Amino acid sequence: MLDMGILSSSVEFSLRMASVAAGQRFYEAMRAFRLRPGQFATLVLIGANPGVGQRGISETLRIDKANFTGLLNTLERRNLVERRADPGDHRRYALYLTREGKALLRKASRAYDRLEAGLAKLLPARVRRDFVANLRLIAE
Amino acid sequence: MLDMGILSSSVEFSLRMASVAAGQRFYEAMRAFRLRPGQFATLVLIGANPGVGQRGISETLRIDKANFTGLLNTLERRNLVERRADPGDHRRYALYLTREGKALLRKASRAYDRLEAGLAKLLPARVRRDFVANLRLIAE
DNA sequence: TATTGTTATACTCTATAACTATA
DNA sequence: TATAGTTATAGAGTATAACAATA
Repeated sequence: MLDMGILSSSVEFSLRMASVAAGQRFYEAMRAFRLRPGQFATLVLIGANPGVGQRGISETLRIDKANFTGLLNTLERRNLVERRADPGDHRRYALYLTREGKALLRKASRAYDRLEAGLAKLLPARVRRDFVANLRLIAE
Repeated sequence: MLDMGILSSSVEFSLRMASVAAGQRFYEAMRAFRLRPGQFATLVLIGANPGVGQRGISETLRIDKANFTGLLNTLERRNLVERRADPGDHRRYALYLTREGKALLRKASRAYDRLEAGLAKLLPARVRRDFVANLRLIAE
């Protein structure tokens, strides 16, 4: 094993490594649904906020709006998401899950819950709740 | 604010968002040194383990060895790192920091310490130590 | 003027396979 | 046969700027 030097007690480095490890678990859990992290999060947010605009989601997920266009195109081509013209503001699209989108989200969410359970098992029981709260403090 | 649904209590999602936020702080702190996360971590590891091989570092950082070649080339072109032929094993390079590499690492490490202090300030004092330990449990 | 969303582009990161040379 | 490192390539993520349409 190498001497990790300054990295061994680093929040920034440990966050990055933990995020990579969790990301690998994500890809395994979601491979069956062909959903990447940003795509899954988008489905969750549209499902919980029907009619939301692209800006609302892209800012929440910190995805640049220019890059979010392509992400949504992919989901729309798969008939998971629908852009509807917003009658009250013609610059805006109101986003909705299609029936297939809802069905896929239901199944993917169950897989996601199992993924989360697997991650939680790595942590001492007494810190599980606070751990997420602390992560959110860093995420602003 | 949007309803985050299942994501609001998710370890995987919160890790990713926190890692993105910490990464942005990293880029600000390290812009002056033109070091990206993998490059800085590589300098730290070579500095703490002179003579280490590429495999040792790339596995520790979970960077594919194929991608690590280019990362090292960049550091070598900047005269920060030196590949020396290993007399005991001719397949292998032994890696060392150059004098410039050591000097840059010293300065960058101070900036990194400030970055870490800024992140630590976001966390309640009583959890700071355990927080990194918990991250390391997830990183395997 | 400001906002929503699109297009284009470039750069980085990651994943994979095939390769050389040495052990 | 296995290991250390290289080359080539493609996919995905991210950052920036310019743009059209609408408010």
